Amino acid sequence: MEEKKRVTFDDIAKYTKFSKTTISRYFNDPGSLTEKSQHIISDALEKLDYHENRVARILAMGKTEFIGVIVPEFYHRFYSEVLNQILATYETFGYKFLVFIGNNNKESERRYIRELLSYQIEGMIVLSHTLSSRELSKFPIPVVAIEREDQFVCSVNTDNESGGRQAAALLQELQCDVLIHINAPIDHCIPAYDRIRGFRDYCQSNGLPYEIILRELDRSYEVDQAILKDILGEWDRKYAHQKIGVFLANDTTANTLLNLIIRRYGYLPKEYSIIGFDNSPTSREAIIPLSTVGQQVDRLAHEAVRLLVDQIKARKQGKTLAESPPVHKIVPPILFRRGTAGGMDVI
Amino acid sequence: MEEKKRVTFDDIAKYTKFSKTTISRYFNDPGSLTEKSQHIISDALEKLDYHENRVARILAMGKTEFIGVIVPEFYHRFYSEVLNQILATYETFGYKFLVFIGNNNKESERRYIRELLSYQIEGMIVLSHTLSSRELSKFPIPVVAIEREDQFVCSVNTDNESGGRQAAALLQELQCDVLIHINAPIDHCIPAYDRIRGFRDYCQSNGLPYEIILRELDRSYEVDQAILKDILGEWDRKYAHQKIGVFLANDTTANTLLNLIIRRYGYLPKEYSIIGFDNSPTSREAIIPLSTVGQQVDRLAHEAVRLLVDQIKARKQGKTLAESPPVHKIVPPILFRRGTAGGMDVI
DNA sequence: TTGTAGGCGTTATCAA
DNA sequence: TTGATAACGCCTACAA
Repeated sequence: MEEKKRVTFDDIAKYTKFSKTTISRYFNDPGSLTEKSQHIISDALEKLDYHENRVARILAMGKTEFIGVIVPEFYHRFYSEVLNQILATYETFGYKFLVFIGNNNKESERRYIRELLSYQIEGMIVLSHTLSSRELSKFPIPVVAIEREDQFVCSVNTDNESGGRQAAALLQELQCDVLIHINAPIDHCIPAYDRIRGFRDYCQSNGLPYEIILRELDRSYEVDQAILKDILGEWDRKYAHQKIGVFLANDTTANTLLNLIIRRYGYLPKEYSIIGFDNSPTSREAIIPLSTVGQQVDRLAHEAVRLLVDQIKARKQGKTLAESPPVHKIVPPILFRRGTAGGMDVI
Repeated sequence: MEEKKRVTFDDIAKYTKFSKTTISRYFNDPGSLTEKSQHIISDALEKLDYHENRVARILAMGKTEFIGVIVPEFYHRFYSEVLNQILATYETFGYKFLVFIGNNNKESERRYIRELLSYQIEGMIVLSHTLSSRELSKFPIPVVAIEREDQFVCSVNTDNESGGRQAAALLQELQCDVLIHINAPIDHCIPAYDRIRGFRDYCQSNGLPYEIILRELDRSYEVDQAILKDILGEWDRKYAHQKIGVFLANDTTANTLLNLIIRRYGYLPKEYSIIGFDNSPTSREAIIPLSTVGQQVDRLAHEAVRLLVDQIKARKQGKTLAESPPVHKIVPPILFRRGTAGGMDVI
C-alpha cells in the first residue's frame, strides 16, 4: 500500500479524459489549452499526487541540465571557493552539478568522464590539470577550463600576468631592496605561469633586483613549511639587513611563510613584505591579514558557467559543424593591501 | 557528417545479425552468450564506436546511482573536507554525487530536492541544518544526516559529548584555573550541542570552575573577531592572572581567538590554553598549531555513504514497508595535543 | 543460447 | 484546441 505505483501522464489522462499529449502540453505549452482544461488537469495533478519524471523527458529530448565539474583537490581553498560559486549559479541557470575530485589520477578521471557522458551530461567545467586540453576537446560536449592549460578548449582565467606585475609594483612602492617570487616549477602553458612572467617582466623593465625561486610546493603544510624554512635560512646569509619583498604563488604558501617569520620574531619585521595570491579566506584569517592578489572567484565561476551554457545552447541550434576556435575569457585580479604589505591595518 | 546519429543496440544488432536482446545480455550477463558471440559483439562495438546511454537504462530499471549531497556552506572547512571524503567514495561504491550548497535558504533547498527527486536520485546525504529531519524523512528516498539534527532520519555523528569531555580533561590536566567553552547558542537537538554538554558535565562532576559562553559566532571572520575581542576584554577583568583554558566550538573560531592573543602578546602566554574542534586544515595551518578535538572526517563520510547505500539496497529488496527506526552511527573523536594546549611542538 | 514483444514516462509529428 | 501514434534506448518476461 505504501508501494503505490507512480502516477504518470497516462493516469492523469485517464482520470481527466484527456490524452497523454494534452497532459504533456499542459506542462510545456499551457497557453494552448483552454483555461478550463488547465484547471481540470491541475486539479487532477493535485488529487493524484503527480510527480514528474525527468528521466523520461531526457530520453525523449536528450537534454539533462547536468554539468560535470572536475576539481583537483581541496587543499587550496581556491578550489572549494570556485566550486562554491559554481554551485551558486544553480539559481541563475538551473543546471545541476555532478562533482568529482580527481586527485590527479588520469585513469580515474577518464573513467568518471566516460560515465558522465553516458548520463548525457551537457557540459563540463574542468579545474583539474590531469587531462590535456587536447584530450578534453575531443569529448562530444562543450568544456570550459578554469585556471588551467586551455589551448584547445574554452576557458576563464584570471589575468595572472597583471597580478604578477601588480605584486611587483607594490613591492617596489614599498622600496624593497630585493623582490622575490616563490612558486612551484609549473609549466609555461598553464595560466598561473603568467604570475611568474608578469613579476619577472616588471622587475626587469624597471631595473629592480629580483629572484625567482621554484620549489616543489603545494604538497602539504608540513612539507611546504620545511621548504620555506630552508629558503628563509638562505636569505639570512644572502640578504642580511636588506628589505625583502616576497610574492608567493598562493595564500596558503604565503600563510606558511608568514607563520614561520612570526614564530621567529613574534612580529613581522619591517624587513619583510609578503604578498599572496587568490584572496582566499586563508589570507584574511592569517595571523596578520595577508596582502594578496585576489582572484575574483565569483566572476570566474559565473563566467565559466555562462560560457558553458552559451556553448550548450549554440550546440542545440546545430552549430556543431563550425569548429569555432576556443574562447578565452580574462578576469582582472584585484590587489588587496593588508597587513603584510602596504596595508593600513596594524597588528 | 560530424553529426552522425548515435549508435544504439539496434545498430549493433543489425550489424551483428543478433537481436537487441542479445546485445543487452552481452552487457548484463555475458556468460549466457557463446564466446564467439561475445567476440562478434565486442568487435562490432569497437567498429561502430558504441557509447552506452544510461538514461535509457534508468528509465527501464528506475535506478540512477545518483546521490544528492546538501552542504550548508564552505566557510568552515569541515564541510569541504566532508564533501571531499564523500566524493572520494566514488571509487568504492560507484555512486555519483549531485552537490548543492543550501546557504540556509529553505525554499531553495526544497526546490532543489524536488528537482533531484524528479531525476530519480536514489538517496541524499544532508549536512545542512535548514530542513527538519521530520521533513527529510518524508521524502521517498533514504536520507542520511551528518552532524545535524537527526531524530527521524539515519545519521552519522561524531561522539561530541566525548569530545567535550576530552577537551575539559586536557584543560584540567594542564591545571587551568578556569575552564571556558565558547560556542554559538545552538539547539539542544543538534549533535554539536553535546560538545557543550560533555564539557559542562565533566567540569561539574570534577568540581572544576567553568564558564560557558554562547555568542552568535560563525558569521564571518571579522564578526567573530569582534565578538572574541570583547570576550578577551572581559577576561582581563574577570580572570586577571588566572590560567584560562578555552575550548572552542570549531577550529575556525579557535584560530581567530589565537590570532587575537598572539597579536597582543607576540606569543601565546602561559596563561592561555586553547583547544579547537574538527582538526580541519585550519588547525594545522594556524600560527601555532592548534590543539583540537578531531573529527574523523573520512570515517564520517565513508560511514554515511555506506549507510545510505545499504538503505538503498534494502529498499530494492522490497523492505519498504517495515518502517525500521533510523540508525544513528557514532564515530569517536581524536584529541590532538598541539602547540596551543599540552602539545610537544614548541614555536 | 537466442529471439519476440511489450514496457519504462516523456516528447514530437501529424492529423483532426 | 485536442488526439493517435511513433519515437527515445534499454530491460525483461516469455518463447523458441
